[in-house]
Amino acid sequence: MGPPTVRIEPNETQGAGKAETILAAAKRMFLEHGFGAVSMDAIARAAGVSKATVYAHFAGKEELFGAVIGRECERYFADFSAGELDPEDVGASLTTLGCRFLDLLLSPDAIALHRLILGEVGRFPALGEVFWRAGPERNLGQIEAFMRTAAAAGTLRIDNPRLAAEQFVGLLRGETQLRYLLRLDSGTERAKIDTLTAAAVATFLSAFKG
Amino acid sequence: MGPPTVRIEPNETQGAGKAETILAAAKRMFLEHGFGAVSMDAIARAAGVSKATVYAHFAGKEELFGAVIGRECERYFADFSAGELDPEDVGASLTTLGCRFLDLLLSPDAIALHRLILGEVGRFPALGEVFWRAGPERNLGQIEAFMRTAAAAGTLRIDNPRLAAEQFVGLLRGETQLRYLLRLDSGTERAKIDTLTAAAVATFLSAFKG
DNA sequence: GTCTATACAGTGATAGAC
DNA sequence: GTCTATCACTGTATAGAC
Repeated sequence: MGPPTVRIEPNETQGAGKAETILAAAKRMFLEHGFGAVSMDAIARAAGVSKATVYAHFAGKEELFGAVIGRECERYFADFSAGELDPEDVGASLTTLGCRFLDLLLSPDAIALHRLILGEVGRFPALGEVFWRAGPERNLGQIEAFMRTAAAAGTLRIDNPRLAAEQFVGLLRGETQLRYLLRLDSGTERAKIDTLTAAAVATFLSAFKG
Repeated sequence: MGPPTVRIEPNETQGAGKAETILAAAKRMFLEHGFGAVSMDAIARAAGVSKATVYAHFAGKEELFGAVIGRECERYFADFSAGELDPEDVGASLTTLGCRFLDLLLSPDAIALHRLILGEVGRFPALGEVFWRAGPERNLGQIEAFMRTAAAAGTLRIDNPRLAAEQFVGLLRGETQLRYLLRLDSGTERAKIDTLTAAAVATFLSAFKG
């Protein structure tokens, strides 16, 4: 009576549920303490399962780590939709893009993820490529696409849309992200994000307005 | 016959020499593999001394780590002298500042140091403050000072010198440093640095030229 | 698949001879 | 101060019962 090609596991709490629980616990631990400082024992305890169960689902600590990171990277820019941008109103569009970018970039999860990846990319070189493509590259592509349409519409004087996108991102970031990564600052209040974005947009428009 | 207040140790090869050797070995190991992945045993072996000797000079792994980082941070911007900048020729001055900044920022040592600090600042919060003051803050202050003099000379239209300095640094950095940190790019050839700097200077001047 | 119990390697740190 | 040898401890991984 069920669908012929797809089988629904009757007890998802026991099968995939455990793996899910382990992944969630591992994510929390890794993001909070880093790779080296977290033991498989601690992950098992945090997930409420035995150590042997963890090893039943993941071949080892490194594989578990990779699974967590890959997952987070995918989630990273999932909610970005470039629909509501207007090439005619570049100020509003850049402000929208900027606020969204900074809101994500400075979020506690993103900061923790950056710390984790940058700290471990020396030991796991593949991490860099995975993260770049899932996060920064995708974001840069969306901003570049807007630069291109604005240049075509004549509302911005841009020769190199890719470079312009990178410079806009640079203006937005400044040293702010570094201060967050170094734990010298925190918080994503709307007023702060708006101020940072406004300054970047003003300078960018002053340089590229047609 | 010697100076009355200062005593020179006769055998600096035995006393401070060993500590120096240990610090050098620890620096190399930490920068290459990170804090968690390096054991005191490995450091002792790399320095050519016994583990007990390491503990005779440094109370523990964390103290040794702190000593290495503090040392590198100090070395970081030691050679920066803001003497040869000319407020009348802002293009040349910004180019000089930009090249020097990128040359340091993208150097293998600086990249490795960034990875190390960002990866461990979660576990050693004091690291963030120490690094910020020794490196980025000092650099930012020098650039800000130039912005102020150029604004006073009327060669740049700048309201907020600090913000302008931070935006200039942001334009220089773009996503380049991130790609280096993620191991997607490397190398500090003069041509590359010059191109990156020229793009940043052009956009900055386009926005702030008086 | 899941658990308890355990083997094993490697870690940070120390004691005692020289 | 420096070394050799060793300590206690933790984390990885597996065996065997259920």
